[in-house]
Amino acid sequence: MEYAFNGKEGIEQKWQEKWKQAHAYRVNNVSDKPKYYVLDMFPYPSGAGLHVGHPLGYIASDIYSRYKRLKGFNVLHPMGFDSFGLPAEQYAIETGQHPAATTEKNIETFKKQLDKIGFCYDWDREVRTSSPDYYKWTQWIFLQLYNSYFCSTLQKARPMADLLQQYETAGSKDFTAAEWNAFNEKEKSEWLMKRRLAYCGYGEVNWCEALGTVLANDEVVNGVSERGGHPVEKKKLRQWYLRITAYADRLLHGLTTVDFSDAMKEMQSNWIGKSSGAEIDFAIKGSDRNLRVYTTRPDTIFGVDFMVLAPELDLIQAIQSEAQSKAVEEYIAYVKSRSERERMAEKKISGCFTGAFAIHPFDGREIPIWISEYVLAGYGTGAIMAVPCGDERDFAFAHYYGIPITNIIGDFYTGEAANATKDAVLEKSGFLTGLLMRDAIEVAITAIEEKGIGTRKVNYRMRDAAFSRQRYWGEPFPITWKDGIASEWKGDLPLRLPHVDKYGPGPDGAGPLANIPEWVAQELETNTMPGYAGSSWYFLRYMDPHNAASFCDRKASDYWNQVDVYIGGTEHAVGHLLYSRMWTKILFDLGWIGFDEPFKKLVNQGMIQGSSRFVYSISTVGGTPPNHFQPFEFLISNDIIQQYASLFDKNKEEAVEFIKNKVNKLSVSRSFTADDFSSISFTPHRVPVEYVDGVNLDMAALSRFRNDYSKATFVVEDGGEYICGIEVEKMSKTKYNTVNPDELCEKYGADTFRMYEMFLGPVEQSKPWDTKGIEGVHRFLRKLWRLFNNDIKGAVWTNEKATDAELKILHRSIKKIEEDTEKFSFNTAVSAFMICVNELGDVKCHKKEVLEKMLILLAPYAPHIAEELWQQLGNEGFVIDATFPKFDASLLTESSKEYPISINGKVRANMSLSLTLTQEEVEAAVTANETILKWLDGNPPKKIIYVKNKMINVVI
RNA sequence: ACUCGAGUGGUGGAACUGGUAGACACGCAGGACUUAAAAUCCUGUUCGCAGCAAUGCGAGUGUGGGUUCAAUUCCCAUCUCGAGUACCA
Repeated sequence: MEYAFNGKEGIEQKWQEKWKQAHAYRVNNVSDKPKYYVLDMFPYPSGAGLHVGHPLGYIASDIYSRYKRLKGFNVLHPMGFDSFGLPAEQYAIETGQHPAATTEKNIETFKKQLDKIGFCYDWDREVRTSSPDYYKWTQWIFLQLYNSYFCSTLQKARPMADLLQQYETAGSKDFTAAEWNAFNEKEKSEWLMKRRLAYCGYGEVNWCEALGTVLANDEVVNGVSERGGHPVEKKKLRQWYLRITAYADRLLHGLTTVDFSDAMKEMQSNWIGKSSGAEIDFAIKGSDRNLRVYTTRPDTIFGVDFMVLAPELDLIQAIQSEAQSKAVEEYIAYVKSRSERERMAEKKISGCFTGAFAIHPFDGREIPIWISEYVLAGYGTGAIMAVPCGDERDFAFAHYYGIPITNIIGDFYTGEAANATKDAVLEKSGFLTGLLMRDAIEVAITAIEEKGIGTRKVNYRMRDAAFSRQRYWGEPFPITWKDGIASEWKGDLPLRLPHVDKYGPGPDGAGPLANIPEWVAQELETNTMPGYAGSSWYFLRYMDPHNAASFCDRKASDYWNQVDVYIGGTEHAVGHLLYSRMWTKILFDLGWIGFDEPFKKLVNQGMIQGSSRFVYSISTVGGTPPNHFQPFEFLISNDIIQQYASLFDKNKEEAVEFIKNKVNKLSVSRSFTADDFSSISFTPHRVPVEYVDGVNLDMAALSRFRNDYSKATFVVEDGGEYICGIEVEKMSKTKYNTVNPDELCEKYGADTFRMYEMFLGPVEQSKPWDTKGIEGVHRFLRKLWRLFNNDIKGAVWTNEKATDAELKILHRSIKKIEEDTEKFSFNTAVSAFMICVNELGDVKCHKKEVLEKMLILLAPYAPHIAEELWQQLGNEGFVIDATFPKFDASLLTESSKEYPISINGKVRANMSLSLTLTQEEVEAAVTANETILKWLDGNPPKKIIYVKNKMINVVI
């Protein structure tokens, strides 16, 4: 019998169907086994389908889930779709198809592709964020946030009702109870809005004109939108926000309780950006207003040489001098004229003196007040005290405008550049003189507080998250507006997204829902929620996916508890992961769930990049050179002859020489002259990777691919081959570098594909895809198959008793594979399988006793072949319900071993010694050995180092 | 610019807590079987030098130093690549 993995008769399809029919992967919420929750980051179902990069993490999690199940756990391993979001709507606008329809279609494609790889998902638990049964609860959770506030004394969320009661009976720091009760509805609603965890307010938002919506900070990269790369500008708009800043400290602290990579923790804590320091008030000369600045270095207060305000501050108008008012006005106008992108692209020093002076609180110096765009209005107080000797930016500014610099750190400051050290002893610093800077910080804050001119202050870089989108394809807010007062929608959830035929924006920057008369008539909120709303809690819904009475029954969430392993890419480091951590904390605070960190352990799989292949067209007539491609300078051809030269690894000179030697030998429509070569150039063109074997182009196939290649002449290497250029870049259809998993599954089988993806290298590592090595893994599976079956003779496995040697091979593999799987080192585990099968093949071991255990080890990695052979051995039930074999250490012990003996690290001989020796016994044996003593020339050894089970080194 | 992470054969990558670097696989070369091909199997494969040969000698984990009997692993400096942040006071 042959290893027939594919096709209708193939074992892979056969078992996939049987598993499905038998509901082999159904998971029950009631079990006497310990639970284990393995989660993938669910995909956004894009129209492009899967490429080989997507399944990497899914394969890893599938292997781990199956492994845990074999180890006796009740494993939850679900899958679903993040099906609300911008791209579906953009696609709808472009093609006129309804996003509901395209999303549905895309999901079907995704599921079909995923099923081919043989994952053990419990599809009965599938969730889709765009389904009303699901977003009903997204809306419900939103209302929980809307109806809660963050209590700063308890550091947790509490119902708004508690706050209201407090206001009514005791008032607050802003008003008395009596004042509160006298407020009208609108005033009350505004005060309450200031505390809600999901609140509506005016603020500067990232507005993307091309997409017609606002974006959260993490959706903006380098001043352009993450999706589509459209420019983003700041705009003041009414928006919904999540008060994530209230949770900053807990999000930071929570990081110490979870098992995330250090890099991930650092990314999150950098994003939160906690800094502690002080806010200090400076009096302003001739004004009754104060200037409040924020600094993390109050120890440098005697080094202040000027103050800088963000140009947006209102205070400027109040303090500027008559003489400077025109200059100030012009500068502010200039700043306003600059877009966010320009500001980022060219960071040049600019600013303007206001004519006003602040008074130093300790030495009474007059300090000039400047404005400059390098100070951000949104952070701290929007004003800083500038200490040029200690801060680079302040130094550059002072240098540029010729402001005199005070040195308070002695030799640490050279006059050439600022020095941000904390290790200097302060000079010329009044009562701080003589103190070490890091100690002076506390002393300064105390003095400031005692003097009543400032307070200790903690700041965060993180802003509240913009939570509304002016788009159609998202969850509607269950909120109505009347006379500018927001209130909860009175109907039963879900508030369904109405069907529309057009997705154009509504009036005045409102979303498409504003175009629907029935919607507007009900005074419903016309914004929708952002893509991350549904994905912030989906891991909870999997636990209890069909519950119509609750987002997730407390019993279910208590049972499944935290996600034990969460697998996904790093791209969600500061978005999704922070939001879902926040939502979990709120649901925990309100008592709906019993844990406040959603993910116990996070594994970040690397990205699989595409490896694009290039051909180069030759042109001898000038044009405009695109400058993005190295190492040649390319000109666009307007020559009619299409010639493509093999230029891999050649530099420009070599390439020209190559063409010179080759081109005139070809029968082309005209020959080249020396003149042509002076202006020769090459233009790269991506060609589909499937037409290239390694770097070798299949020229015939490419000629059939597109019309312009059919007339092409290929300038080839001496051997007749065309060598393509290579560049590693993102895998994408438009770059012709995608590799489809379906085709690989068809050609080699899902098992080969799964193992090969793992064999490529550590899951965490990013790497370009290369199909070349897949044969090796495939060969391994066929070798394994032949241990059971012979192509001609049929079954060859026997019931004979295994020898010690055979058991040793098996148990060494059990140990290695168990260890590797446990620590997600799947690539080395695959190697261990290969070694094991090679060794069993070498000793011609066909014994059931050994092979059966092998199959269980293999089942997580290559479930189809394992299942087939498992049944061939006559087993009842699926291999996934087997028990992971127990490693028997006693089988691996040896009574004695040849040890290399070295002197000062240099190996001299081997010596046979018992394995159970202790350090002392080894020393005795070595010093008693005459040969060794001879080497030592009678000198006693200084030290004898015995590295367990490896070697013995004698140091002299 | 700052903060992390990584640099190992022709290639992907192994190497426990410092302990015989290059496992496993690809590729390549040679061979067996075959009329032939495919498939399969065997041998070799870090580099240099010497030898008919088994083998021996030397170098070798980006570069330059250091600690150690012993360094891919630890320390210092430096270069290159990747990721994140980007005026956060």
